[in-house]
Amino acid sequence: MVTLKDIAKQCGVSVASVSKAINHMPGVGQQTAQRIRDMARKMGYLPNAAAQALKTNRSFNIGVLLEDDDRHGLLHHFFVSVLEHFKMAMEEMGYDLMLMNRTIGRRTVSYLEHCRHSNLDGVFVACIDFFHPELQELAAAGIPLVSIDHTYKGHPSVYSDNVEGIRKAVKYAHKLGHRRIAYISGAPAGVTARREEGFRMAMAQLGLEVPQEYRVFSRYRDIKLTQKATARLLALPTPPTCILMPDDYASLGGIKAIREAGLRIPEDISIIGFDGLPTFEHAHPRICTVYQDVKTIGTEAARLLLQRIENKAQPFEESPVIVPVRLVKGDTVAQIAES
Amino acid sequence: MVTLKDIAKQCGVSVASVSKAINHMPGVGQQTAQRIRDMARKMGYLPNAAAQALKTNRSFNIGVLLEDDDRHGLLHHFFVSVLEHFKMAMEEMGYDLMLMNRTIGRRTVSYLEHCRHSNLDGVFVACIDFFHPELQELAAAGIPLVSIDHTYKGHPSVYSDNVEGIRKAVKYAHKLGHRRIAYISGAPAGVTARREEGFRMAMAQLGLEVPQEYRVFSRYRDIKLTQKATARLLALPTPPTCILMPDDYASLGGIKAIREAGLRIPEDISIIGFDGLPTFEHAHPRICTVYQDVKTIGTEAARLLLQRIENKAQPFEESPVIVPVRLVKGDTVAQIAES
DNA sequence: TTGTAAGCGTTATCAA
DNA sequence: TTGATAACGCTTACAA
Repeated sequence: MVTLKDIAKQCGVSVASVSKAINHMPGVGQQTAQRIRDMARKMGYLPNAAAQALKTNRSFNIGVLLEDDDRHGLLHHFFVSVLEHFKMAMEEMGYDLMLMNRTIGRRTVSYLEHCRHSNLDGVFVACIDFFHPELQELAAAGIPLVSIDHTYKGHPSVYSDNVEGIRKAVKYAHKLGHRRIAYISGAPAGVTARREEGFRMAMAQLGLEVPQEYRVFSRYRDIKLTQKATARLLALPTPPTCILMPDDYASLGGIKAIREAGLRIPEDISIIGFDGLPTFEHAHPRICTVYQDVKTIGTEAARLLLQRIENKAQPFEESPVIVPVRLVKGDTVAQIAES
Repeated sequence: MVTLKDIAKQCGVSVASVSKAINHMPGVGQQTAQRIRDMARKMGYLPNAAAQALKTNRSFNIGVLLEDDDRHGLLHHFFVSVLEHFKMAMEEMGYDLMLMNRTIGRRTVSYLEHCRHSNLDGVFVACIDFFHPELQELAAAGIPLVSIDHTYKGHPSVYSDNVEGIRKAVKYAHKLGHRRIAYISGAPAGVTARREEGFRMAMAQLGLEVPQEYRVFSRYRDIKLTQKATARLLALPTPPTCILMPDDYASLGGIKAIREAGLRIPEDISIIGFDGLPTFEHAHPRICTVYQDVKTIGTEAARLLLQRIENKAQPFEESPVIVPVRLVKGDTVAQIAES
C-alpha cells in the first residue's frame, strides 16, 4: 500500500506537505502541490480510511437500519427502493453505507454501541419497530439520524403524503360511483394513523358513512391476514363495493379472498392498493394504487442527513418532509351505478 | 468515548495489560485480567474499529457488490434474499457488510481501489456484469471473494443446481403429457448456459425434439422482452404447450402475452418459472417453478468466504458449491392428452 | 512555504 | 506477570 510517507520520500518533501497537497489545503506552494499530486496519482495512492477515521473522527460511513420482525428488512420492497435512491445520493457525496447489526466480534451490543464502535457519521432508519428501546436510545444519543415513515424528536424525517394519498384513492372510488368503501389498516404505526385519518376525513367530506364493520385490521405485507380481513368484509350483510388494501403486496391476499368468494375484480368488487412499485406494475390485474415517490423520499432523506452531519451546529427542518403522492388508476376499480 | 487508556488509569495498570486482558491474550494475571474486564464493562468500553483496523489491517468489513445495469441491484429479489442469509451468517462471525460503490470522497475509483481504501476483508459478488473489467481486476487482486452464479478462477462460488432444476421442470411437464416444450433464455451468462444445457439434455433424454423456433431469448427480470418472446412462441404454426420462463418475475410478461392472445393458463398453455421466492407464492395463478434455496446459498457463501479470510494460506474448495433445487408444482402446468 | 512532531486508539515487541 | 514503547497512516498546530 502506498502511503503519504512513500510519496513524501519520492518527492523529497515532508508528509505534512503531501497531506496538505492531496487535500487541497493551504500551506503548500502551487507547484509543489501539483508535483505531489501528480506523483500520488502515478503511485496509485489511496488514503487509508481507518487512519483518516481514527484521526478525524469521521468515517464517511452511514449505518442502515432496515430490519423487521423477521430480520428480513432487505426484502421490503418499498424501503429498499427508498434505500437505493438514498444510497445513490450519499455515494455522490462520498459516503458509504453499512448494514447495521448488533454484534461486535462475538458480543451482542446495542445499535448505539455498534454506531460508536464503527464511528458511523449518521444513521438511516426505516422499516423497523420504531419504538424499540434501542432505537429510542439511538435517537436520544444525538447521532445524526434520518427516518422514513416516522419522526424522532430532534431528527429530520421523510414520508409520503399519506393523508392525501388515501384521500385521492377515496375520491377516485367515489367518482366512479362507489359509496360503500372499506379500509383495511396495516399494523399500528404513524403511517397507519395518518392513512386512517385520511380515510376518515375523505369519507366525511364526501358525506359518506363508514360503518364500524368497514374498518378492519391487518398488517403491511401480510398476505394471509389481508386475505382473512377481506373475506370478513365480503361476508358482511352489506359488503363494500371497494376495498382499500394496506399495500399492493398485501393485496395479493385480498385478491385471493375475492377470487375464493367467486367474485371478479373489478366487476364485482374494486380494490385499491398502496405503494405503486414497479413489481406490480405488470401483474394482472394491474392494481389501482397510490404511488409513493421513492426517489424523492430517498434523495430528500440523504439531503437532510447530510445537512445534519455537515452542519451539526446549525438549526434544521424539524418538521418532517412530506413528499407528494400520485394515484395510479390501474384497472381494479370499476365504474358502478350509484346505489 | 472510553479508551484503553481510561481503563488503564482507573485500574492503575498499563494500556498494554488492558489490551491483553480485553482480548483474552496471555501475559496478564488471571485476577488482574478479570478486574480489568469488569472495569471495562462498567465503563462501557467499546473498541474503536478504526484504530483496530489501522493497527491490524483487518476491518471485519465485507464489501457487497450487488449492482445491475440500472444500478438497482438491491431490487433483485433473488440476490437480496441470498444476501440476507449471507448477512446473518457473517454477522454471527462479527463481520459487517458494506454496500460497495465507486467513489472515495468526490473521486471515482475502481472497486478494487475502494476495497483497499476501506480495508475490506472480503467481497461478496452477485448480480452484476461478472465480466466487467473492474471485476476481473478485483478477482485477480487476490482479495478474498465469493460469488453467486459465477465462478472466478481462484475463488470460491455458490449456485443452484441449474441443470437439474431445468431438468426437473422438463420432466414434470413431460409427465403431465407435454411434448412441445419451449424455453425462453435469460441473458447470456454462466447460469443461462447451464440452464440451456439442462434443457437440451432433458429434452434429449426424453426423446423430445426442440425445434429451432422453440429456443427464444429474453433477459432475466425483463417483463417486456419476455412478453414479446412469449408472443412470438404463441404465434408459431405449431406453438408449444408448455413454456419455461427465464424466472418468475419475467413470467409476468409471459402471462400478459398469453392473456392477450386470449389463452388461459394452464388450460390452453402451461408455464414454468424459476426462483420460487415467497413474493410470487401467493400470486394468482401460483406459478410452477424451480425453487432456489437462498438460505443455503447465502450461508454457504459466508462459510466459504470466511474460510478464505481466516485461513488465507490454506487450500480451499476451488470448484463451485452446487446447491440442490426443488420443483414447486403450483398450478400453471396442466395435465394434457399426449399429442 | 515548508517541515517537525504530537496524537488519534489500538496492538505487539521487548525489556524489566 | 507487567509495563514502556514503537508503530499503523493520517491530520494539524506550530515552529522554522
